[in-house]
Amino acid sequence: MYKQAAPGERILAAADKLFYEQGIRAVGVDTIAAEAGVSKRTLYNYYATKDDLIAAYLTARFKHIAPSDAPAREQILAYFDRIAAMVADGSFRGCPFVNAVTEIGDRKHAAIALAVQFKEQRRQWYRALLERLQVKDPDALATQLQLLVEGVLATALVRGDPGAARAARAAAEVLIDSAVRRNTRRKR
Amino acid sequence: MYKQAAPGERILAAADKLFYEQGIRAVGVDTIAAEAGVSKRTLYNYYATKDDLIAAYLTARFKHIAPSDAPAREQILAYFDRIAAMVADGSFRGCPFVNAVTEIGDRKHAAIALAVQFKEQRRQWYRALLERLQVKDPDALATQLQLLVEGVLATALVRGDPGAARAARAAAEVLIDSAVRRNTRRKR
DNA sequence: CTCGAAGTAAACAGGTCTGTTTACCTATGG
DNA sequence: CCATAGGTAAACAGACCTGTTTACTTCGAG
Repeated sequence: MYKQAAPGERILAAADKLFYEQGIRAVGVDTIAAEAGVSKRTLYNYYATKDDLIAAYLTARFKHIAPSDAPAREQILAYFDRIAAMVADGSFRGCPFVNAVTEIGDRKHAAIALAVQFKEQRRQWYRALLERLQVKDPDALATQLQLLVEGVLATALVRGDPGAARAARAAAEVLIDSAVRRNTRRKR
Repeated sequence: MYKQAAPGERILAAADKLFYEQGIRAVGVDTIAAEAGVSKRTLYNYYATKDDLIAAYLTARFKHIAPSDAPAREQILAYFDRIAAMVADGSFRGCPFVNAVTEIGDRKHAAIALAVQFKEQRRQWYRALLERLQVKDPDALATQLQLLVEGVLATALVRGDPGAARAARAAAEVLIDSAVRRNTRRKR
């Protein structure tokens, strides 16, 4: 009863690879079907339209960060290191969600809502960790940390250089420490 | 001798509008020619290929920031306000250079080099101002401020909300002040 | 053994894309 | 006055896009 991965999964894997590497608009469904080793008819059996496939691609990319008991500050800074590693290995092509928003004109496309949700979900991850650190305004700082991450992703896409991630990590340290100190030292 | 703007300029203006609003891949040359009120033949007389037109579009967007004698800190923070205003007026669609890199697969396309140059030029603008502020490491801080800006542009593209620009401005203040203090107070 | 589900390959329909070509139309300077 | 530069409109070539259809194959369950 050996069987390679189900067609649906192979199609999704092929779409993920090609959409991410080359862009959503740059890749046609024929190419995806060929990459998946599947006929176009089968592809359309699993995904009624290309838009459905795009939505499935982003939904599959919508991962939560594994919760951890490590110190909050460490977790946040380690996230910058993870991004640095992603950039360093060469196949980095920016944030798939941001790229999708760039490539898709229609604001009503399901992909846009997914992108907004994804970014908010990440922001809440920072916020929860920052609350444990007792910083002054966890919500505002969460937004700021995410701006740094977003900046790294865009900059790395353009420059292809992981140095930005290190700079962002340093900036994050300053922002966090500043918010911690401001809260513990004085009360104003 | 009245004459509306020269065809070349009208074509470029139409390309700028359509490329920025809808994306480079989403807009065809027919649409641009129609928007410019020009025949396709004329368009191809001025720009031999669509890629040439894309390069011209980005070259025209490659503006320097007007130099000013205002205090350096103020100039930097005011830049965040300018971005907030751009986002607020609704027609904001992200950074044209980053968008071009996202949409163009080929790393050898002239647009990629333009994008890299543009980002570096902006970074140098920060660096020059930060040198006047005598901060500890102007180059590193310039990178960090630019990460914040880049983050705002990406976030505003996804969320369509200018709140990110305010958060970035606040973060920039913390980073700058921290770097100034660290330099003037102690020497370590 | 046979039926049906699920797959393949390949052609097709109808659009759109970039870029070229054809034939015609002005306007202006010498 | 008229040649010519520079414009228009429209068709065309050839490629590629999404999505459909047709005809054929494979395979496992009852």
